[in-house]
Amino acid sequence: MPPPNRPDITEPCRVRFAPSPTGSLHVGGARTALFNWLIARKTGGTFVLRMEDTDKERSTPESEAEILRVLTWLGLDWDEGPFRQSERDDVYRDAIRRLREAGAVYAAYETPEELDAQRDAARRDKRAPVVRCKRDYTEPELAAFAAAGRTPVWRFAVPVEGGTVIEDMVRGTVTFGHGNIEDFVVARSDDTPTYNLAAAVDDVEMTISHVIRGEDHISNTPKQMLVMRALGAEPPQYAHIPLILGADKKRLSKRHGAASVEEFEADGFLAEPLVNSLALVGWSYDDKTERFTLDELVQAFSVARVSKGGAVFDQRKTEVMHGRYLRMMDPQAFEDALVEYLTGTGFIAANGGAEAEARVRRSAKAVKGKISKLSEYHVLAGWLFEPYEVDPDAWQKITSDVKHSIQVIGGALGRLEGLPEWDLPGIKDVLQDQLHILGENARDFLEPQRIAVTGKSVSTGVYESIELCGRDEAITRYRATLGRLADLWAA
RNA sequence: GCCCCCAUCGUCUAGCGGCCUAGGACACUGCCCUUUCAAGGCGGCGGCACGGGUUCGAAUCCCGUUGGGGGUACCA
Repeated sequence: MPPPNRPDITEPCRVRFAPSPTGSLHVGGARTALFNWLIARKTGGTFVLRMEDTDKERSTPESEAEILRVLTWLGLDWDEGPFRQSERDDVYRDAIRRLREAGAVYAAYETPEELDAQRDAARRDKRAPVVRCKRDYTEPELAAFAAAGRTPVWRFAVPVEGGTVIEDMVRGTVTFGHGNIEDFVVARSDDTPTYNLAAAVDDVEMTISHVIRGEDHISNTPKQMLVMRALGAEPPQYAHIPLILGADKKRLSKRHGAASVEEFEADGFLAEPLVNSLALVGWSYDDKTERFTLDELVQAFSVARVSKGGAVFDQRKTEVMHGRYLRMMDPQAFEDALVEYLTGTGFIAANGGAEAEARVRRSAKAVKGKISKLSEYHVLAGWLFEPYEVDPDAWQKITSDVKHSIQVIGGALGRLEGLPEWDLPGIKDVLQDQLHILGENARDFLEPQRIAVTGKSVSTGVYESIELCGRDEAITRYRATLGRLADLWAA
Protein backbone atom coordinates (compact mmCIF):
# COMPACT_ATOMS: atom_id res chain seq x y z
CA MET A 1 0.00 0.00 0.00
CA PRO A 2 1.02 3.67 -0.08
CA PRO A 3 4.51 3.20 1.27
CA PRO A 4 5.25 5.65 4.02
CA ASN A 5 8.36 7.68 3.88
CA ARG A 6 10.32 5.38 6.13
CA PRO A 7 13.07 2.84 5.65
CA ASP A 8 12.05 -0.74 5.03
CA ILE A 9 13.74 -4.10 4.77
CA THR A 10 13.73 -5.42 1.24
CA GLU A 11 16.92 -7.43 0.99
CA PRO A 12 17.15 -10.91 2.49
CA CYS A 13 17.78 -10.25 6.15
CA ARG A 14 19.00 -12.24 9.12
CA VAL A 15 16.70 -11.61 12.05
CA ARG A 16 16.26 -13.25 15.35
CA PHE A 17 13.80 -13.86 18.10
CA ALA A 18 15.52 -14.03 21.46
CA PRO A 19 13.18 -14.76 24.34
CA SER A 20 14.30 -15.59 27.82
CA PRO A 21 12.75 -18.88 28.83
CA THR A 22 11.27 -17.73 32.09
CA GLY A 23 7.62 -18.41 31.43
CA SER A 24 5.15 -19.13 28.68
CA LEU A 25 5.20 -17.08 25.50
CA HIS A 26 3.59 -13.73 26.00
CA VAL A 27 1.35 -12.04 23.49
CA GLY A 28 4.00 -9.33 23.20
CA GLY A 29 6.75 -11.85 22.63
CA ALA A 30 4.65 -13.67 20.08
CA ARG A 31 4.11 -10.46 18.19
CA THR A 32 7.82 -9.71 18.21
CA ALA A 33 8.51 -13.21 16.94
CA LEU A 34 5.85 -12.75 14.29
CA PHE A 35 7.25 -9.48 12.96
CA ASN A 36 10.71 -10.99 12.73
CA TRP A 37 9.41 -14.12 11.08
CA LEU A 38 7.28 -12.17 8.61
CA ILE A 39 10.11 -10.00 7.41
CA ALA A 40 12.42 -12.99 7.14
CA ARG A 41 9.90 -14.89 5.05
CA LYS A 42 9.00 -11.87 2.99
CA THR A 43 12.57 -11.07 2.04
CA GLY A 44 13.72 -14.65 1.75
CA GLY A 45 15.90 -14.11 4.78
CA THR A 46 16.73 -16.18 7.81
CA PHE A 47 14.89 -16.43 11.11
CA VAL A 48 17.18 -17.35 13.99
CA LEU A 49 15.91 -18.52 17.35
CA ARG A 50 17.98 -17.88 20.43
CA MET A 51 17.24 -18.57 24.07
CA GLU A 52 18.56 -15.86 26.35
CA ASP A 53 18.96 -18.00 29.40
CA THR A 54 21.91 -16.37 31.09
CA ASP A 55 19.76 -15.93 34.20
CA LYS A 56 20.15 -19.38 35.66
CA GLU A 57 17.73 -18.68 38.48
CA ARG A 58 14.73 -17.96 36.34
CA SER A 59 15.33 -19.89 33.12
CA THR A 60 13.78 -23.32 32.85
CA PRO A 61 13.83 -26.05 30.22
CA GLU A 62 10.06 -26.37 30.58
CA SER A 63 9.65 -22.76 29.58
CA GLU A 64 11.91 -23.21 26.59
CA ALA A 65 9.94 -26.24 25.46
CA GLU A 66 6.71 -24.33 25.85
CA ILE A 67 7.99 -21.40 23.81
CA LEU A 68 9.10 -23.71 21.02
CA ARG A 69 5.79 -25.51 21.13
CA VAL A 70 3.78 -22.30 20.92
CA LEU A 71 5.92 -20.86 18.13
CA THR A 72 5.34 -24.04 16.18
CA TRP A 73 1.63 -23.94 16.92
CA LEU A 74 1.50 -20.37 15.61
CA GLY A 75 3.19 -21.52 12.43
CA LEU A 76 6.39 -19.56 12.99
CA ASP A 77 9.19 -21.90 12.00
CA TRP A 78 12.81 -20.99 12.51
CA ASP A 79 15.77 -21.62 10.24
CA GLU A 80 18.56 -21.71 12.78
CA GLY A 81 18.69 -22.63 16.44
CA PRO A 82 17.40 -22.72 19.01
CA PHE A 83 20.75 -21.56 20.29
CA ARG A 84 21.16 -21.30 24.02
CA GLN A 85 23.32 -18.68 25.62
CA SER A 86 23.91 -21.05 28.49
CA GLU A 87 25.78 -23.27 26.06
CA ARG A 88 27.92 -20.55 24.58
CA ASP A 89 30.02 -19.65 27.55
CA ASP A 90 33.27 -19.95 25.65
CA VAL A 91 32.07 -17.42 23.10
CA TYR A 92 31.37 -14.83 25.79
CA ARG A 93 34.53 -15.62 27.70
CA ASP A 94 36.51 -14.98 24.58
CA ALA A 95 34.65 -11.73 23.95
CA ILE A 96 35.34 -10.56 27.49
CA ARG A 97 38.99 -11.44 27.05
CA ARG A 98 39.16 -9.37 23.90
CA LEU A 99 37.39 -6.52 25.63
CA ARG A 100 39.95 -6.65 28.42
CA GLU A 101 42.82 -6.68 25.99
CA ALA A 102 41.35 -3.70 24.23
CA GLY A 103 41.02 -1.90 27.53
CA ALA A 104 37.30 -1.51 27.00
CA VAL A 105 36.33 -3.05 30.31
CA TYR A 106 37.75 -2.89 33.80
CA ALA A 107 37.50 -4.82 37.04
CA ALA A 108 35.26 -3.23 39.65
CA TYR A 109 35.18 -4.15 43.31
CA GLU A 110 32.50 -1.83 44.70
CA THR A 111 30.08 -3.30 47.17
CA PRO A 112 26.33 -3.00 46.59
CA GLU A 113 26.24 -0.37 49.31
CA GLU A 114 28.88 1.71 47.60
CA LEU A 115 27.01 1.49 44.32
CA ASP A 116 23.77 2.54 45.96
CA ALA A 117 25.49 5.48 47.60
CA GLN A 118 26.89 6.59 44.28
CA ARG A 119 23.53 6.40 42.58
CA ASP A 120 21.70 8.08 45.43
CA ALA A 121 24.16 10.92 45.45
CA ALA A 122 23.64 11.46 41.74
CA ARG A 123 19.90 11.40 42.18
CA ARG A 124 20.07 13.98 44.94
CA ASP A 125 22.10 16.11 42.55
CA LYS A 126 19.44 15.68 39.87
CA ARG A 127 21.94 13.91 37.71
CA ALA A 128 21.58 10.58 35.98
CA PRO A 129 22.15 7.82 38.54
CA VAL A 130 25.08 6.30 36.75
CA VAL A 131 27.81 4.26 38.29
CA ARG A 132 31.48 4.89 37.50
CA CYS A 133 33.81 2.72 39.45
CA LYS A 134 37.33 3.03 40.74
CA ARG A 135 39.90 1.77 38.28
CA ASP A 136 43.23 2.70 39.79
CA TYR A 137 43.69 0.19 42.53
CA THR A 138 47.22 -0.32 43.85
CA GLU A 139 48.88 -3.69 43.95
CA PRO A 140 48.47 -4.03 47.71
CA GLU A 141 44.77 -3.19 47.44
CA LEU A 142 44.27 -5.81 44.78
CA ALA A 143 46.19 -8.31 46.86
CA ALA A 144 43.94 -7.53 49.81
CA PHE A 145 40.79 -8.13 47.72
CA ALA A 146 42.21 -11.43 46.56
CA ALA A 147 43.07 -12.43 50.09
CA ALA A 148 39.56 -11.55 51.20
CA GLY A 149 38.13 -13.65 48.38
CA ARG A 150 36.55 -10.66 46.66
CA THR A 151 36.19 -11.21 42.94
CA PRO A 152 35.40 -8.28 40.67
CA VAL A 153 32.70 -7.73 38.11
CA TRP A 154 33.80 -6.47 34.74
CA ARG A 155 32.33 -3.17 33.72
CA PHE A 156 32.35 -1.50 30.37
CA ALA A 157 34.31 1.72 30.40
CA VAL A 158 31.73 4.01 28.81
CA PRO A 159 33.38 7.04 27.20
CA VAL A 160 32.89 10.21 29.19
CA GLU A 161 32.30 12.31 26.12
CA GLY A 162 29.86 12.17 23.27
CA GLY A 163 26.96 9.83 22.73
CA THR A 164 25.74 6.86 20.83
CA VAL A 165 23.11 7.33 18.18
CA ILE A 166 20.68 4.76 16.95
CA GLU A 167 19.21 5.11 13.50
CA ASP A 168 16.08 3.28 14.42
CA MET A 169 13.88 2.08 11.56
CA VAL A 170 10.69 2.96 13.35
CA ARG A 171 11.73 5.75 15.68
CA GLY A 172 14.24 7.60 13.58
CA THR A 173 17.39 9.02 15.13
CA VAL A 174 17.64 8.39 18.85
CA THR A 175 20.63 9.71 20.74
CA PHE A 176 21.89 8.69 24.16
CA GLY A 177 24.52 10.83 25.80
CA HIS A 178 27.32 8.80 27.32
CA GLY A 179 26.97 10.83 30.49
CA ASN A 180 23.70 9.02 31.06
CA ILE A 181 24.98 5.54 30.47
CA GLU A 182 26.64 3.94 33.42
CA ASP A 183 29.62 1.62 33.31
CA PHE A 184 27.38 -1.38 32.94
CA VAL A 185 28.42 -4.83 34.01
CA VAL A 186 29.38 -7.19 31.21
CA ALA A 187 30.60 -10.09 33.34
CA ARG A 188 29.38 -11.01 36.80
CA SER A 189 31.72 -11.83 39.63
CA ASP A 190 31.14 -15.52 38.93
CA ASP A 191 32.43 -14.87 35.42
CA THR A 192 29.10 -15.35 33.68
CA PRO A 193 28.10 -12.86 30.99
CA THR A 194 25.23 -10.43 31.45
CA TYR A 195 22.45 -9.83 28.98
CA ASN A 196 24.02 -6.76 27.39
CA LEU A 197 27.22 -8.61 26.67
CA ALA A 198 25.67 -11.85 25.49
CA ALA A 199 23.07 -10.20 23.30
CA ALA A 200 25.64 -7.93 21.67
CA VAL A 201 28.14 -10.73 21.10
CA ASP A 202 25.48 -13.05 19.69
CA ASP A 203 23.97 -10.50 17.37
CA VAL A 204 27.43 -9.92 15.93
CA GLU A 205 28.47 -13.53 15.96
CA MET A 206 25.22 -14.72 14.39
CA THR A 207 25.58 -11.95 11.80
CA ILE A 208 22.16 -10.59 12.55
CA SER A 209 21.34 -7.83 10.09
CA HIS A 210 18.26 -6.37 11.78
CA VAL A 211 17.26 -6.46 15.39
CA ILE A 212 13.50 -6.14 15.70
CA ARG A 213 12.46 -6.10 19.33
CA GLY A 214 10.24 -4.39 21.86
CA GLU A 215 10.67 -0.76 22.70
CA ASP A 216 11.52 -1.71 26.27
CA HIS A 217 14.97 -2.61 24.95
CA ILE A 218 15.82 0.72 23.43
CA SER A 219 17.89 1.94 26.35
CA ASN A 220 19.95 -1.26 26.17
CA THR A 221 20.72 -0.60 22.55
CA PRO A 222 23.49 2.00 23.01
CA LYS A 223 25.18 -0.31 25.51
CA GLN A 224 25.10 -3.18 23.09
CA MET A 225 26.35 -0.97 20.28
CA LEU A 226 29.24 0.14 22.48
CA VAL A 227 30.17 -3.48 23.13
CA MET A 228 29.97 -4.35 19.46
CA ARG A 229 32.16 -1.48 18.42
CA ALA A 230 34.69 -2.24 21.12
CA LEU A 231 34.83 -5.69 19.62
CA GLY A 232 35.51 -4.15 16.24
CA ALA A 233 32.08 -4.96 14.80
CA GLU A 234 29.44 -2.80 13.17
CA PRO A 235 26.06 -2.91 14.91
CA PRO A 236 23.07 -4.21 12.97
CA GLN A 237 20.05 -2.12 12.04
CA TYR A 238 17.52 -1.68 14.79
CA ALA A 239 13.74 -1.47 14.78
CA HIS A 240 12.10 -0.98 18.14
CA ILE A 241 8.44 -1.83 17.99
CA PRO A 242 5.81 -0.40 20.32
CA LEU A 243 4.76 -2.29 23.40
CA ILE A 244 1.45 -4.11 23.69
CA LEU A 245 -0.59 -2.58 26.47
CA GLY A 246 -3.45 -3.68 28.69
CA ALA A 247 -6.67 -1.71 29.10
CA ASP A 248 -4.95 0.52 31.68
CA LYS A 249 -2.25 1.44 29.15
CA LYS A 250 0.39 -0.41 31.10
CA ARG A 251 2.41 -3.16 29.57
CA LEU A 252 0.20 -6.18 28.98
CA SER A 253 0.57 -8.77 31.72
CA LYS A 254 -1.27 -11.61 33.33
CA ARG A 255 -3.35 -9.31 35.42
CA HIS A 256 -4.98 -8.03 32.25
CA GLY A 257 -6.55 -11.41 31.57
CA ALA A 258 -5.26 -13.67 28.86
CA ALA A 259 -1.73 -12.49 28.21
CA SER A 260 -0.05 -15.62 26.93
CA VAL A 261 -0.56 -17.40 23.66
CA GLU A 262 -1.14 -20.57 25.60
CA GLU A 263 -4.21 -19.05 27.22
CA PHE A 264 -5.68 -18.09 23.88
CA GLU A 265 -5.02 -21.56 22.60
CA ALA A 266 -6.74 -23.05 25.63
CA ASP A 267 -9.66 -20.72 25.11
CA GLY A 268 -10.23 -22.15 21.67
CA PHE A 269 -8.51 -19.71 19.37
CA LEU A 270 -6.95 -21.00 16.18
CA ALA A 271 -3.45 -20.00 15.22
CA GLU A 272 -4.03 -18.24 11.93
CA PRO A 273 -6.71 -15.78 13.05
CA LEU A 274 -4.85 -15.18 16.28
CA VAL A 275 -1.74 -14.32 14.31
CA ASN A 276 -3.88 -12.05 12.15
CA SER A 277 -4.97 -10.12 15.22
CA LEU A 278 -1.48 -10.02 16.65
CA ALA A 279 -0.15 -8.57 13.42
CA LEU A 280 -2.65 -5.74 13.65
CA VAL A 281 -1.32 -4.59 17.01
CA GLY A 282 1.24 -1.98 16.08
CA TRP A 283 1.06 -2.56 12.38
CA SER A 284 -1.48 -1.86 9.68
CA TYR A 285 -1.62 -2.29 5.97
CA ASP A 286 -3.93 0.48 4.82
CA ASP A 287 -7.13 2.21 5.86
CA LYS A 288 -9.37 -0.82 5.30
CA THR A 289 -7.81 -4.25 5.08
CA GLU A 290 -7.85 -6.25 8.26
CA ARG A 291 -8.27 -9.85 7.26
CA PHE A 292 -5.06 -11.62 6.34
CA THR A 293 -4.04 -15.22 6.03
CA LEU A 294 -0.52 -16.04 7.12
CA ASP A 295 0.63 -15.98 3.52
CA GLU A 296 -1.04 -12.66 2.91
CA LEU A 297 0.67 -11.24 5.95
CA VAL A 298 4.02 -12.32 4.59
CA GLN A 299 3.25 -10.44 1.40
CA ALA A 300 1.80 -7.37 3.05
CA PHE A 301 4.07 -6.85 6.03
CA SER A 302 6.64 -4.11 6.16
CA VAL A 303 8.52 -2.55 9.04
CA ALA A 304 7.99 0.83 7.44
CA ARG A 305 4.34 0.59 8.46
CA VAL A 306 4.94 -0.36 12.06
CA SER A 307 3.43 2.30 14.29
CA LYS A 308 5.29 4.17 17.00
CA GLY A 309 2.83 4.37 19.85
CA GLY A 310 2.03 1.60 22.30
CA ALA A 311 -1.17 -0.25 21.49
CA VAL A 312 -3.86 -1.57 23.80
CA PHE A 313 -4.69 -5.14 22.93
CA ASP A 314 -8.42 -5.36 22.26
CA GLN A 315 -9.44 -8.89 23.19
CA ARG A 316 -13.02 -8.29 22.18
CA LYS A 317 -12.05 -7.35 18.65
CA THR A 318 -9.74 -10.33 18.49
CA GLU A 319 -12.66 -12.53 19.41
CA VAL A 320 -15.01 -11.02 16.87
CA MET A 321 -12.47 -11.36 14.08
CA HIS A 322 -11.85 -14.89 15.20
CA GLY A 323 -15.55 -15.68 14.98
CA ARG A 324 -15.69 -14.40 11.43
CA TYR A 325 -12.73 -16.52 10.54
CA LEU A 326 -14.49 -19.58 11.92
CA ARG A 327 -17.63 -18.80 9.98
CA MET A 328 -15.71 -18.58 6.74
CA MET A 329 -13.73 -21.72 7.35
CA ASP A 330 -14.09 -24.84 5.27
CA PRO A 331 -16.79 -26.88 7.08
CA GLN A 332 -14.71 -30.03 7.28
CA ALA A 333 -11.68 -28.12 8.56
CA PHE A 334 -13.84 -26.48 11.18
CA GLU A 335 -15.30 -29.78 12.25
CA ASP A 336 -11.85 -31.28 12.62
CA ALA A 337 -10.56 -28.29 14.55
CA LEU A 338 -13.53 -28.47 16.86
CA VAL A 339 -13.05 -32.16 17.52
CA GLU A 340 -9.35 -31.63 18.09
CA TYR A 341 -10.05 -28.88 20.56
CA LEU A 342 -12.72 -30.77 22.46
CA THR A 343 -10.51 -33.83 22.54
CA GLY A 344 -7.74 -31.71 23.99
CA THR A 345 -9.95 -30.30 26.71
CA GLY A 346 -11.15 -33.77 27.63
CA PHE A 347 -14.74 -32.90 26.77
CA ILE A 348 -15.16 -35.76 24.34
CA ALA A 349 -13.68 -38.35 26.64
CA ALA A 350 -15.81 -37.09 29.52
CA ASN A 351 -18.94 -37.50 27.45
CA GLY A 352 -18.46 -40.99 26.18
CA GLY A 353 -15.64 -40.87 23.62
CA ALA A 354 -16.48 -42.02 20.12
CA GLU A 355 -20.18 -41.49 20.52
CA ALA A 356 -19.59 -37.96 21.78
CA GLU A 357 -17.22 -37.25 18.93
CA ALA A 358 -19.87 -38.29 16.45
CA ARG A 359 -22.34 -35.98 18.13
CA VAL A 360 -19.85 -33.12 18.05
CA ARG A 361 -19.30 -33.73 14.37
CA ARG A 362 -23.02 -33.74 13.68
CA SER A 363 -23.42 -30.44 15.51
CA ALA A 364 -20.40 -28.75 13.95
CA LYS A 365 -22.29 -27.18 11.09
CA ALA A 366 -24.96 -25.69 13.32
CA VAL A 367 -22.38 -24.33 15.73
CA LYS A 368 -20.12 -22.87 13.08
CA GLY A 369 -22.46 -20.04 12.22
CA LYS A 370 -22.50 -18.55 15.69
CA ILE A 371 -19.39 -19.51 17.60
CA SER A 372 -16.54 -17.06 18.03
CA LYS A 373 -14.05 -19.25 19.88
CA LEU A 374 -14.07 -22.97 20.36
CA SER A 375 -14.50 -22.79 24.12
CA GLU A 376 -17.99 -21.47 23.44
CA TYR A 377 -19.05 -24.83 22.13
CA HIS A 378 -20.62 -25.83 25.38
CA VAL A 379 -22.68 -22.64 25.50
CA LEU A 380 -24.22 -23.37 22.14
CA ALA A 381 -24.34 -27.15 22.10
CA GLY A 382 -23.70 -28.27 25.65
CA TRP A 383 -27.39 -29.13 26.00
CA LEU A 384 -26.86 -31.96 23.55
CA PHE A 385 -24.78 -33.75 26.15
CA GLU A 386 -26.81 -33.07 29.24
CA PRO A 387 -30.04 -34.48 30.58
CA TYR A 388 -32.96 -32.25 29.71
CA GLU A 389 -33.45 -29.44 32.14
CA VAL A 390 -34.87 -25.98 31.57
CA ASP A 391 -32.65 -23.19 32.82
CA PRO A 392 -34.30 -20.77 35.25
CA ASP A 393 -33.93 -17.80 32.94
CA ALA A 394 -35.36 -19.78 30.05
CA TRP A 395 -38.24 -21.01 32.16
CA GLN A 396 -38.98 -17.46 33.13
CA LYS A 397 -39.16 -16.42 29.51
CA ILE A 398 -41.45 -19.23 28.59
CA THR A 399 -43.78 -18.72 31.54
CA SER A 400 -44.19 -14.99 31.13
CA ASP A 401 -47.09 -15.86 28.84
CA VAL A 402 -48.05 -19.43 29.59
CA LYS A 403 -51.02 -19.55 27.30
CA HIS A 404 -49.03 -18.33 24.35
CA SER A 405 -46.25 -20.79 25.06
CA ILE A 406 -48.65 -23.70 25.21
CA GLN A 407 -50.24 -22.67 21.98
CA VAL A 408 -46.99 -22.21 20.15
CA ILE A 409 -45.18 -25.24 21.55
CA GLY A 410 -48.21 -27.44 21.30
CA GLY A 411 -48.85 -26.40 17.75
CA ALA A 412 -45.29 -27.13 16.78
CA LEU A 413 -45.33 -30.47 18.55
CA GLY A 414 -48.34 -31.59 16.57
CA ARG A 415 -46.63 -30.77 13.32
CA LEU A 416 -43.37 -32.38 14.32
CA GLU A 417 -45.11 -35.59 15.36
CA GLY A 418 -46.65 -35.83 11.95
CA LEU A 419 -43.34 -35.50 10.16
CA PRO A 420 -42.64 -38.50 7.94
CA GLU A 421 -38.95 -37.72 7.69
CA TRP A 422 -36.86 -36.20 10.54
CA ASP A 423 -34.60 -33.91 8.60
CA LEU A 424 -33.75 -30.25 8.59
CA PRO A 425 -35.74 -29.21 5.50
CA GLY A 426 -38.83 -31.02 6.75
CA ILE A 427 -38.59 -29.54 10.23
CA LYS A 428 -38.08 -26.10 8.81
CA ASP A 429 -41.01 -26.40 6.40
CA VAL A 430 -43.45 -27.58 8.92
CA LEU A 431 -42.50 -25.06 11.60
CA GLN A 432 -42.50 -22.14 9.22
CA ASP A 433 -45.88 -23.20 8.02
CA GLN A 434 -47.13 -23.35 11.57
CA LEU A 435 -45.64 -19.95 12.16
CA HIS A 436 -47.71 -18.66 9.26
CA ILE A 437 -50.89 -20.25 10.50
CA LEU A 438 -50.45 -18.73 13.91
CA GLY A 439 -49.56 -15.37 12.39
CA GLU A 440 -46.70 -15.03 14.83
CA ASN A 441 -43.47 -13.19 14.31
CA ALA A 442 -40.39 -15.34 14.20
CA ARG A 443 -39.02 -14.26 17.52
CA ASP A 444 -42.12 -15.03 19.55
CA PHE A 445 -42.66 -18.33 17.87
CA LEU A 446 -39.13 -19.62 17.76
CA GLU A 447 -37.98 -18.64 21.22
CA PRO A 448 -40.29 -21.11 23.00
CA GLN A 449 -39.26 -23.84 20.57
CA ARG A 450 -35.65 -23.31 21.47
CA ILE A 451 -36.44 -23.60 25.12
CA ALA A 452 -38.66 -26.63 24.63
CA VAL A 453 -35.94 -28.57 22.88
CA THR A 454 -32.72 -27.30 24.47
CA GLY A 455 -33.85 -25.88 27.79
CA LYS A 456 -31.57 -22.91 27.13
CA SER A 457 -32.11 -19.37 26.05
CA VAL A 458 -28.91 -19.45 24.01
CA SER A 459 -28.12 -22.35 21.72
CA THR A 460 -27.61 -23.52 18.20
CA GLY A 461 -30.32 -22.43 15.75
CA VAL A 462 -33.82 -23.66 16.57
CA TYR A 463 -34.37 -25.82 13.50
CA GLU A 464 -30.91 -27.26 13.72
CA SER A 465 -31.35 -27.97 17.39
CA ILE A 466 -34.54 -29.88 16.84
CA GLU A 467 -32.94 -31.90 14.13
CA LEU A 468 -29.83 -32.62 16.18
CA CYS A 469 -31.86 -33.66 19.17
CA GLY A 470 -33.38 -36.53 17.25
CA ARG A 471 -37.05 -37.37 16.82
CA ASP A 472 -37.75 -39.35 19.97
CA GLU A 473 -35.79 -37.17 22.32
CA ALA A 474 -37.16 -33.97 20.84
CA ILE A 475 -40.72 -35.12 21.13
CA THR A 476 -40.14 -36.32 24.68
CA ARG A 477 -38.77 -32.91 25.59
CA TYR A 478 -41.63 -31.08 23.94
CA ARG A 479 -44.14 -33.18 25.81
CA ALA A 480 -42.38 -32.70 29.11
CA THR A 481 -42.33 -28.95 28.68
CA LEU A 482 -45.92 -28.88 27.54
CA GLY A 483 -46.92 -30.94 30.55
CA ARG A 484 -45.30 -28.57 33.00
CA LEU A 485 -46.84 -25.63 31.23
CA ALA A 486 -50.27 -27.20 31.32
CA ASP A 487 -49.95 -27.82 35.06
CA LEU A 488 -49.07 -24.23 35.54
CA TRP A 489 -52.02 -23.12 33.43
CA ALA A 490 -54.42 -25.32 35.35
CA ALA A 491 -53.25 -23.97 38.68
C1' G B 1 14.81 12.41 40.14
C1' C B 2 17.47 11.27 35.43
C1' C B 3 17.40 9.23 30.26
C1' C B 4 14.48 7.72 26.00
C1' C B 5 9.95 7.29 23.38
C1' C B 6 4.88 8.35 22.16
C1' A B 7 0.28 11.53 21.42
C1' U B 8 -6.22 11.14 15.54
C1' C B 9 -13.21 8.54 17.99
C1' G B 10 -13.65 4.44 24.50
C1' U B 11 -10.01 0.84 21.74
C1' C B 12 -6.94 -0.60 17.09
C1' U B 13 -5.93 2.55 13.20
C1' A B 14 -5.90 5.51 7.83
C1' G B 15 -3.86 10.20 7.18
C1' C B 16 2.86 12.35 5.69
C1' G B 17 0.55 20.71 3.67
C1' G B 18 -4.83 21.65 0.05
C1' C B 19 -8.30 15.29 -1.85
C1' C B 20 -10.45 15.92 5.71
C1' U B 21 -17.17 18.67 6.52
C1' A B 22 -10.95 13.46 9.22
C1' G B 23 -11.88 7.31 6.41
C1' G B 24 -12.19 2.02 8.27
C1' A B 25 -12.62 -1.78 12.25
C1' C B 26 -14.15 -3.31 17.40
C1' A B 27 -17.19 -1.55 21.29
C1' C B 28 -21.78 1.23 22.22
C1' U B 29 -26.57 2.34 20.16
C1' G B 30 -31.21 2.53 16.73
C1' C B 31 -33.75 -0.10 13.00
C1' C B 32 -34.47 -4.54 9.77
C1' C B 33 -34.71 -10.06 9.52
C1' U B 34 -41.72 -15.72 8.87
C1' U B 35 -34.15 -18.44 10.24
C1' U B 36 -34.89 -16.81 15.92
C1' C B 37 -30.70 -15.79 21.02
C1' A B 38 -24.31 -13.96 21.31
C1' A B 39 -25.41 -14.83 13.59
C1' G B 40 -26.45 -11.37 9.40
C1' G B 41 -27.92 -6.41 6.99
C1' C B 42 -28.56 -1.04 7.22
C1' G B 43 -28.01 3.54 10.10
C1' G B 44 -26.33 6.60 14.40
C1' C B 45 -23.11 8.38 18.32
C1' G B 46 -18.07 9.46 18.82
C1' G B 47 -11.71 11.94 17.72
C1' C B 48 -7.11 15.42 15.43
C1' A B 49 -4.65 16.81 24.07
C1' C B 50 -3.53 22.23 24.79
C1' G B 51 -0.83 26.83 23.51
C1' G B 52 2.25 29.30 20.32
C1' G B 53 4.56 29.65 15.65
C1' U B 54 5.75 28.56 9.98
C1' U B 55 2.41 28.82 5.60
C1' C B 56 -2.18 31.62 1.05
C1' G B 57 -3.52 26.99 3.60
C1' A B 58 -1.77 22.29 9.25
C1' A B 59 -4.46 16.42 11.95
C1' U B 60 -0.15 16.72 8.87
C1' C B 61 6.07 20.95 9.74
C1' C B 62 8.67 23.60 14.28
C1' C B 63 8.72 25.00 19.59
C1' G B 64 6.62 24.71 24.35
C1' U B 65 3.02 22.69 27.87
C1' U B 66 0.27 18.71 29.50
C1' G B 67 -0.63 13.65 29.46
C1' G B 68 0.86 8.52 28.82
C1' G B 69 4.58 4.75 28.42
C1' G B 70 9.46 2.45 28.78
C1' G B 71 14.25 2.32 31.07
C1' U B 72 17.13 3.44 35.25
C1' A B 73 20.25 -4.27 38.62
C1' C B 74 26.19 -8.70 39.24
C1' C B 75 17.14 -9.54 35.31
C1' A B 76 16.45 -10.10 30.44
